[in-house]
Amino acid sequence: MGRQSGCVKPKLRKGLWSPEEDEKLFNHITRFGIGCWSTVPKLAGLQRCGKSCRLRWINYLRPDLKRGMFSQQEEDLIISLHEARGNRWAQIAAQLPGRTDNEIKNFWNSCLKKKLMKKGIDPNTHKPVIDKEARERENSSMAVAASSAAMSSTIFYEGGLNLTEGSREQFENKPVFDPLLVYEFQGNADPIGYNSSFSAQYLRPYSQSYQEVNSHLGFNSMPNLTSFDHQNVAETDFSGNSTSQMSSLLFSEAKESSSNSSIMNNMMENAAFSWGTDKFESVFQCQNGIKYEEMKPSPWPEGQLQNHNSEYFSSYPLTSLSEDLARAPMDVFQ
DNA sequence: AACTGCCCCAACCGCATTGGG
DNA sequence: GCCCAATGCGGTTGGGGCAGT
Repeated sequence: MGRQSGCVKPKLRKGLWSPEEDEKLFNHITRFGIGCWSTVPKLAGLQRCGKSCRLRWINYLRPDLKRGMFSQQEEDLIISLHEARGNRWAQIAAQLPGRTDNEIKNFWNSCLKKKLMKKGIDPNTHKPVIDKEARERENSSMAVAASSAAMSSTIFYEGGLNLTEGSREQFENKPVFDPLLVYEFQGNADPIGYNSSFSAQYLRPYSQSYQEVNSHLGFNSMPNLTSFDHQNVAETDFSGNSTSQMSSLLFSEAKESSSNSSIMNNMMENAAFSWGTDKFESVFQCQNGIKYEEMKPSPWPEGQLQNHNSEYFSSYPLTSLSEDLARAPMDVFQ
């Protein structure tokens, strides 16, 4: 077997995270930023492994996460990206701001696969199932032919005779079914036709994000993961910037900011989080009380993207690879 | 009400990759 | 080049919720 998981040490907690643990982790990250995950549990006073902390932050605590159901546009984008890239969930997630690879993976496995199958599309090949069935029919008829030919040959050989020309041809010339060859990887530069997928509005505005986090991470009870802003997402205007432009802009700025962790540190300085509705805002403020987005000119048209917090959180060195991949043209993956 | 089966999804596990010494 | 720890990623699991009986 491979290397032991980072979570095998005795006395480490596993399973669902308690509100107290979330609070500790969130406080720690907002105060000190993301450094070495392996040291986070100790410094934050958690009985968890660093790996578990990292996952919790990425998949749940990050303030830039977009919760709630997937919009139709997101669905379509996921399907198209999956067709082009397969189960590269991290790469797919890089094209969907605010969504995690885990979330997309779960959504794919629980919903999209079934939807595609209902439509008669093979979720693995993204081709109509009818083709597959036809191939299977052909394959089975080939198998019958092959076995009958084999039987014939046995009989012939037992009788000391050669195969007849016809039966030999049938036996030898039938294509051998190879599922690996049947699978055709169907990428192209813009396989989706989604070059007009996202607008900057796709990201939640600051105020909404703030309210949601406040109301859902109050930690009197565990946060509600399913009742976030589906409506907002569904009503999003997708007619704006192209996906690639959007991603490029987002992630180039992300990289900029991630290369300068002092930005995050500034933002987070003195931002201890009490999990009360009145204190959470401190996370998004500098020590002088000015919201971060007020300090940095926005590259976006006014009102389109107010939530710099999200960007800076997401830019926070989480997945540099994803960032690079997000900037790369689609055909890199083919 | 109690039981069962199914579905969803948060979290874990194992492996690959990366980077520092 | 090798070793090892940290990190990232994709597959899998298991528990909670819910519908059906």
